[in-house]
Amino acid sequence: MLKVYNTLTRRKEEFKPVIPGQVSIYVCGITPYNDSHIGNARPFVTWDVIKRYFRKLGYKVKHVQNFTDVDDKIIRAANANHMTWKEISDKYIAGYFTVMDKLNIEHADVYPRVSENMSDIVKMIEGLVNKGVAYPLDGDVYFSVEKFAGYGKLSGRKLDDMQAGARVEVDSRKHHPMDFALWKTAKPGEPSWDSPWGKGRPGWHIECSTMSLKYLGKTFDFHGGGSDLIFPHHENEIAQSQSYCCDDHSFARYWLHNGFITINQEKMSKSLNNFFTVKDILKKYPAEVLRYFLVATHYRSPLDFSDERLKEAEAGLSRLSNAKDSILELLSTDAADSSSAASLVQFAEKAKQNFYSAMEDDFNTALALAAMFDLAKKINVYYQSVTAGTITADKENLRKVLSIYTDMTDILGILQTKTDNTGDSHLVDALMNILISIRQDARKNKDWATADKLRDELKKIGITIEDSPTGARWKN
RNA sequence: GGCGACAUAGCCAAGUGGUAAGGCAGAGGUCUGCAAAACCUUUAUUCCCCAGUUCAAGUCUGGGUGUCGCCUCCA
Repeated sequence: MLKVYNTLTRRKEEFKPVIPGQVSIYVCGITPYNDSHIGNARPFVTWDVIKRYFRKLGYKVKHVQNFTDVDDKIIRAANANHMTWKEISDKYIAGYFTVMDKLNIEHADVYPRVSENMSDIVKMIEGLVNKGVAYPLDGDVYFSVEKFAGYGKLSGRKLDDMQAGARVEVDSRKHHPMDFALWKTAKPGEPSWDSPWGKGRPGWHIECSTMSLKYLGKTFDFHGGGSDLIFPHHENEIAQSQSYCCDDHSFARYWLHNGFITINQEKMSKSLNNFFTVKDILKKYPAEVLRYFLVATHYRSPLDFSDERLKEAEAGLSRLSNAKDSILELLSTDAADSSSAASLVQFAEKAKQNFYSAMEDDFNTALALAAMFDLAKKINVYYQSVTAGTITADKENLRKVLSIYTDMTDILGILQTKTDNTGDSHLVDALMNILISIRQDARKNKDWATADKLRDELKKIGITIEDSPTGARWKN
């Protein structure tokens, strides 16, 4: 039974899809005005794992993720750089895909943009005005929070409590201080679109309501994003969407929110200027290490980022990678089948069960990884026995183990391919084989100077040689 | 001020009321020409503190302390 933690109920609940066999997901995407930082990457890696897992379970997944490409911050960035809002958003959307592709994040089915859904947004605002839950005001349109009885149900607040603590300057024209803008009238020099209230642009929250309803329908399974979106963004989305066309029980059924990435225990954010961009981190670490780092902690927990933690991630990932390489190495030998790996297959199946039941519990990737490490250990022991000559490699069963192993790594999206930043891997393999063979000859002749020189020089360009009783292998 | 989350070894981190997963780092050993990798052994009588419920609590309840987040743009 798959259980997910629903922010709306603050409990883990059994997942029941709206349509059997299908999963519909709306993830709040980015506002493209800046390079994505690692905090931005977290929800996307999280949802990528969730999607991969659902597909393994046999679900058909539909994933919609927006780009909020009309926004104050974009306009500001455009003015500062003498570019148009369109140039800014296109640039950073392209940048988003560049880094997220490196992180091995599969694409959503639809990436709707605010600028391309303007007429639907205007239509929805009109609908809200017609229903009397929103009101125009000098070219702006506001949503009236008092008209929505459930306001505050997602974030667990009451309107009265919020009033008491409000520090924001309140626009006294609004009917209620918490009323929020659906439409903002255009200021000179700003991009604007036609509407019944004059030229203007949408407020922050309406786009996600419009686009999720448009592409996923009135009721869909998951709505996700960072936990800072719970209030006001998702709270307001619920208010708008349920007022517009749905009843209390429709719109998104399960609200999932990931925890923050912190720096020195403090939230990483663009406004605090303590962020690391994905681009910069990828200059120092392979994308897979970053992905592993993100997946090694449960998605709802806060996650502190540091160089030290990335180094740990690198070491952990390489342990998993070594185990896989060991199987591949054994599979490439001429050893005869011997059924020596039969019990290893059994253990692998058990590990897979543990892995899946961990995922079943609110996508507990940290626990799922433990199952992988357990299996990696057994694989290493087996490999040890083969290289020691105690047993011969059992290729048929090893193929089964490999397939189970990669089934798990595929869900996490790690160890996808043998790291290959070098371009022509066949050529590199061939060259490495020659170098290793020269070195093996040198070792046979006890010519340690030559053997060590080869190893040291290769180390300098990032290639590690590992000797074993059966030969040597290399990795970069 | 209001609301919420969290507190588990040197570090990171799981944990469904039944006797503390896993990773990193450390120590000792096996292997090795030396390394690296790998393997084995080892590292929390105890889960922030104090009460309570229970045959049984890291897990539940109450109180306290500390940290973080949201209430303002934010993944």
